[in-house]
Amino acid sequence: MRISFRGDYALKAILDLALHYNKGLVRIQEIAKRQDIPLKYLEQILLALKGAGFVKSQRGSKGGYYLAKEPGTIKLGEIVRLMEGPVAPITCVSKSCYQKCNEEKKCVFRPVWEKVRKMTEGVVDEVSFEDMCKQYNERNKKDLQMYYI
Amino acid sequence: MRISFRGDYALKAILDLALHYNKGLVRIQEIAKRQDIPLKYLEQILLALKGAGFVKSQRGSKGGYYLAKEPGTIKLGEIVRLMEGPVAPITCVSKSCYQKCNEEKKCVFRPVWEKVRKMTEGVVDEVSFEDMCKQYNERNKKDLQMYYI
DNA sequence: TATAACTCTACTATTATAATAGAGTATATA
DNA sequence: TATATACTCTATTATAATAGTAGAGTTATA
Repeated sequence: MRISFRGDYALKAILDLALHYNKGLVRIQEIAKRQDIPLKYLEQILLALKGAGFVKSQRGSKGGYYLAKEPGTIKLGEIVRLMEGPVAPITCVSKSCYQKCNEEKKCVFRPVWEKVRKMTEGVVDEVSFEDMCKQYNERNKKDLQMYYI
Repeated sequence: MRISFRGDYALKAILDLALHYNKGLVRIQEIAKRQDIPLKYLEQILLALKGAGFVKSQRGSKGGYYLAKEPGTIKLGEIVRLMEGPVAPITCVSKSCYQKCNEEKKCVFRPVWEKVRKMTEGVVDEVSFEDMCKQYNERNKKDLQMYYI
């Protein structure tokens, strides 16, 4: 698994929307500014996220984006798979994007990649955006405390 | 971590040489044929592996390649890093290829990538080519048994 | 000295990434 | 109803990585 800008931006955008969950619409501009993402690139990313059902939008004046599901129900792995492709290090051990290899039974590396895939999945499919929001809020709380001491 | 053809070929080439460890020189052609790798591409890969000290070679007639170290001392991770770059899913948590991110302290995803990196390292830096050879021989033994029953 | 085999550099085709650009569409509100 | 605002959609581009291919050069052995 490798996280490129595309995936990184998508995760940040979802996080931003998760932090505003049930607090109304968020404009692309705001997300772009807060998360430091090129506006026009973010547009495309949000359209992809919308197509996959993670976010919804309202057009026109006073429009914007909002999260389509509860933050607790969206796992990092889902966004990673959508934006970056399979979590597996090589397609011969991928569940979502499996490609057969003729030497599958003989290949001694396969069990190693399988292990890596399972461990990676164990991480990214467990962590939700609710967890990320909690983390975020906890850090901000700490920052605030430090600031007021 | 993502394994491309380059890395996959390199791992197979090292395995091939590990299986011939202390059994003389192996010609590029042989490796290419046995492991099904394009000859001229394999040449370049072997030169890279040679440059990094994993293999040695002898030129001229009767020449060939051989493993420079004991198979038990070469871990998969070393080859992966040489051919594919950092094992980390994103450079901000990479040890070998660290790139600073301005939002490092704030970033809530960082601990997740850190976890993935550590787990991946835990796998690829533990497994050696001696392990792979044992695996290989065990499978071949089984195949032979099945064949003779 | 001929041959076999490694060495080195250059070139190419294809694809992915990371954008940028601009015209089009929908909606709230004055 | 007009207008401003904000999402939508398609096209284009620059750069880099990947996966090779090609061929001339060098070295060791018989």
